[in-house]
Amino acid sequence: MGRSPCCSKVGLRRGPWSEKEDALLTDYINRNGEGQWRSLPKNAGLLRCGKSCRLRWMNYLRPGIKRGNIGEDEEDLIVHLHGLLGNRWSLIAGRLPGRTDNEIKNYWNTHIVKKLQSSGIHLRPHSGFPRPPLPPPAKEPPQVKRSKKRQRKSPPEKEDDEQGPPRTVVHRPKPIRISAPAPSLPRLNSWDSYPSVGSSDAD
DNA sequence: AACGCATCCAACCGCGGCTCT
DNA sequence: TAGAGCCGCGGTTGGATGCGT
Repeated sequence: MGRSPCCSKVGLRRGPWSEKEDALLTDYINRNGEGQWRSLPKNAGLLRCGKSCRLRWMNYLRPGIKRGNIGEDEEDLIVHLHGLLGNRWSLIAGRLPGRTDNEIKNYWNTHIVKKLQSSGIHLRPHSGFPRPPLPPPAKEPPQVKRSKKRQRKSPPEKEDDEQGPPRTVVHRPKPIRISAPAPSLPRLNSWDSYPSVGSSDAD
């Protein structure tokens, strides 16, 4: 079936996005809207594949994106939803306004898995979760307010002139973790969603 | 102060599903 | 109905940063 060979095309940039590329992509989408990812890079003047553009937009440039600072309430919600949906990160993300599937997936793999395991909760393989008929997603409309793009310590902006090696240096800022939970998210006993081996009332 | 290890996250890759012709 | 193409998703990887020795 239709595999998109776009990312394997030679001549396309890969690796970290520069400020200029972000600006091009944002400007283009603001003017023309999302979609047509395959033709978007060409129309926007980007030497990227459509997939890369889409990923960048969805995970970073899209208005309303929240970065880092996943609070306990959000974490509980993720755990709860994961218990219901399994590794349906996009569905989980759809119920967490401002969060992306990639971020949730990363957070799950780095933080929550450890926490669950240390609590004596054995995670089954993702496929082990039953897949219930998917409830209609909350359909968070993309907020219009522009989220400040993550500031890089040393933005790789000077690569405008395509001199770049395939994998350039990624400068990323330290994520700022705040403990203030999202105000509107109810506290859940999400850990109970998991079939516990010992005690499901971990915290 | 330097080195090595562990952690974390941005981005890539490949596949499946949906839509159009 | 079948084939082709695109989009979206989930898993994995690469590499920077932080921390401990």
